[in-house]
Amino acid sequence: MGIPERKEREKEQRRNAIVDAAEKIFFTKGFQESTMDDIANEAELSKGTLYLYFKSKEDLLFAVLIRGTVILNEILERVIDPDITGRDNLLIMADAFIKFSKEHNDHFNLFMRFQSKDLLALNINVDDVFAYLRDQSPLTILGAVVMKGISDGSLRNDIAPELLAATLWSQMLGILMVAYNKKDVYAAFGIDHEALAKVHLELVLNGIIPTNG
Amino acid sequence: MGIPERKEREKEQRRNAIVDAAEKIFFTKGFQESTMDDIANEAELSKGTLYLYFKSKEDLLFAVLIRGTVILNEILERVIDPDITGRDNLLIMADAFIKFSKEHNDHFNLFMRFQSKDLLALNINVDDVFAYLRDQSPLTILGAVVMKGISDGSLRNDIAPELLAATLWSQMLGILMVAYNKKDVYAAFGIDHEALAKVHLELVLNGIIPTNG
Amino acid sequence: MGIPERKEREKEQRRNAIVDAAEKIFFTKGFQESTMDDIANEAELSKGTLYLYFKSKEDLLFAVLIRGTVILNEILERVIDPDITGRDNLLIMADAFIKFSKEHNDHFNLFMRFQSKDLLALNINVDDVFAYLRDQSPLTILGAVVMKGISDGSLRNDIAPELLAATLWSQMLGILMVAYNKKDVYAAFGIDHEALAKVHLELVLNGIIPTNG
Amino acid sequence: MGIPERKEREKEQRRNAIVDAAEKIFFTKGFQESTMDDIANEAELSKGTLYLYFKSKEDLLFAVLIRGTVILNEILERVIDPDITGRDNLLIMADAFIKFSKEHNDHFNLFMRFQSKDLLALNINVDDVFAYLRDQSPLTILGAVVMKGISDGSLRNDIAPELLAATLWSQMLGILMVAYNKKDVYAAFGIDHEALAKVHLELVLNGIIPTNG
DNA sequence: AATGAATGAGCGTTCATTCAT
DNA sequence: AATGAATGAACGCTCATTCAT
Repeated sequence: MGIPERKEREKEQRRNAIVDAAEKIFFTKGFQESTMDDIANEAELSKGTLYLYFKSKEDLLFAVLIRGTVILNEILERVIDPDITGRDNLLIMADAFIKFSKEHNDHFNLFMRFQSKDLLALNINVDDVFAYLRDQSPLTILGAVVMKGISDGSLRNDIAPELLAATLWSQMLGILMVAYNKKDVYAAFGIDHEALAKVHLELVLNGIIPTNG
Repeated sequence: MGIPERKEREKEQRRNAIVDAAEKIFFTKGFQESTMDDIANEAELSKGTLYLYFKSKEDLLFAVLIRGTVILNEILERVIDPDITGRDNLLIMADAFIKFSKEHNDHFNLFMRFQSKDLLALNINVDDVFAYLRDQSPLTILGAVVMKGISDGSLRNDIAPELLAATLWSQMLGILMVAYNKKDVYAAFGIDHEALAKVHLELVLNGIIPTNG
Repeated sequence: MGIPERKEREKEQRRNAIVDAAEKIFFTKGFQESTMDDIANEAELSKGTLYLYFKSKEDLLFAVLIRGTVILNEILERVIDPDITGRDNLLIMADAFIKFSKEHNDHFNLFMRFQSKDLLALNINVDDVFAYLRDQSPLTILGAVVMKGISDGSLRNDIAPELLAATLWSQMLGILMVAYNKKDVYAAFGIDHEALAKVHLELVLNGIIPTNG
Repeated sequence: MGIPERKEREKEQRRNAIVDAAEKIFFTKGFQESTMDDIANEAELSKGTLYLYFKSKEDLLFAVLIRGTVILNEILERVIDPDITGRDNLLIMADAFIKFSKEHNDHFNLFMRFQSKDLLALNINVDDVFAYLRDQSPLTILGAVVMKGISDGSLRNDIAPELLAATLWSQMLGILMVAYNKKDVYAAFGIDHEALAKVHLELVLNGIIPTNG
């Protein structure tokens, strides 16, 4: 006994090695331009072997996507701090997310562009996709912090917490996505993504209406 | 006399017919999956003729993109109202934009997904792309309204108007993009894009911090 | 009266202008790589007009070929000298031909490569081709000089003059063709086309067998 | 054991089968007019498989060219005879070459028309081309015989052997090439390639100048 | 005579996927 | 499990030629 375990472990390692290779190739050349040959070469395996571990090229992309999501979730969870208000924690999480968008820009972009409908259209196991959508969303993590913020009085309590979390998440995701996608347009107006994110947070904190006094 | 004009008009009509066909095919099958044969069939023209009017498949996509941008700009300009505050006008523009995102969802999606760097990588005349980026951005329209809002005291004046406009624009663009892209995820949480947009505007108006009394 | 003549002249001029353009394009880009658009542009005419003067792209090439042949024939005729022996005249014609192969290298190459069977396979009027083969061959000119050389005793008289002319002509044509075609191979052996031609003439003059005394 | 060898052998056979098919198609329709589909059909393989063995259509042509060169070299080497004079051996080689030009006329023609510059322009591995030009030239074989003829006194010794060999080779190559290329022209003069070659050799042996007595 | 818009057949190459070994 | 040979469908673009005006 122990042999099946070792086999299992080796299998997992090989799978990881393949995702490593795929990630490298996808991020270097782009998904469309990457070929299974590229990935097989990078992984130093035969092309056929890739198909022992993944049912399609898209499935490989999906594995890379999940990897990025895991990284992001870990980052967000790491900055959860029970000793501060929910609102302050949200701001810290926003910073962490911005950092993620810079330091793992390839994963961030992949994450951004992936429409859920794309996933379903792809040549992937549908159950896997739904499990992913359900369980892996950073929304879950965010929701808990929002709920705490409402409890501790640092956030408005007139908006349903799930909706509030979803809104904040979408805003942040969206503003960064736009900032990156339209980089050249904004550059023409002298604006970068950091400035956008900063103003965005300020607006969300204090609103757009002038305060008296 | 008049013959050259008629020729010119017919040429323009044909060009439009081709863009019609391309739009239909692209929006139905997606760009990658659309073939020039598909478009030629749809347009009831020979494939070669497409290349008399557009230099590449990408150039056709670009034509569709511009069409969508023109529609959006017209919509935004139509709701500019000198008799209300800048802030109120922005809210109306937001509604108009949300409506655009629903009624012209395909154009909206195309608009969203188009990274400016994609444009430059494509097989299109570079000058056309730059002209587009420079002149066609809805940001320009938005900027004017923001400026008015600052003047009339309906908007905060402690943020540079261009930056404020860009932030508002990105937020709206981003939140809708996320709402559509991640539709299925949000559906799992019982949230739709209208709710997101509404809460978003509320946050931007009044901020996330509880108000006393 | 006079008007039809002028028309005729203008037509001829236009035809020439087209051949000018075709020649330039063919010699610059090669036949296969040249397009009728290229030629029409160069000629500053519409593509359709080319087809008023030539029935096909190959027909245009044929016109260029004839032009080159005319040039060559003129050159050969110019060096015919009644005051020297036929043999000496042949040597002078050989020099003139070598010069032609250098100074009109494009025409020379075209001339070389054109297999008569190609001509017949092409999209050209068959009668034109046969007329060309019959009347335009430099062989005719050469034949006269050979005949004279036999008469004046400067050439062997034991070989039929037509056959002797054809042999000399083929040798010269062939050796230059090979010299140009296999230029790189010969370069590797340190040999150029001038040396080849010189040795060739020496062999033909005096034979390859050592002479005694 | 033995399995890798068998695999290797099968691979070689398949490669040969592809060249067989390509040869047949190229020689029937001509290179330009042949399509990879034609060849794949003829070989009863999928088009994709061709590209497993050859990187391009041109590469296939190159393989056919090499095949022809190998045939020719074998023929020439087979008639090398140490017991006769170099001059006599050259005459025998000339006959062998003429025979080759008839019996392997397609290979002969391919060989003729292939300009070395064409080879380099093509989509082929440059090193392969150079190796071919360097090692496969029949010139090498010819050179040895010429050298022997000079030694044994059957050939003139006042011309450098390499240059003499190259000249003889070019003459023969050229005269046959012209004979075939201009077949129809010569036919109009009642001359065929055998007669040309015969007179050619006579001239080269004894020169064109009348001998006294 | 001249135009130029329209045609449509044609093609080399790629590459995700399969499957016999 | 791993291989790698084989597949074959797919596709953007070209261009010689035609023909209505």
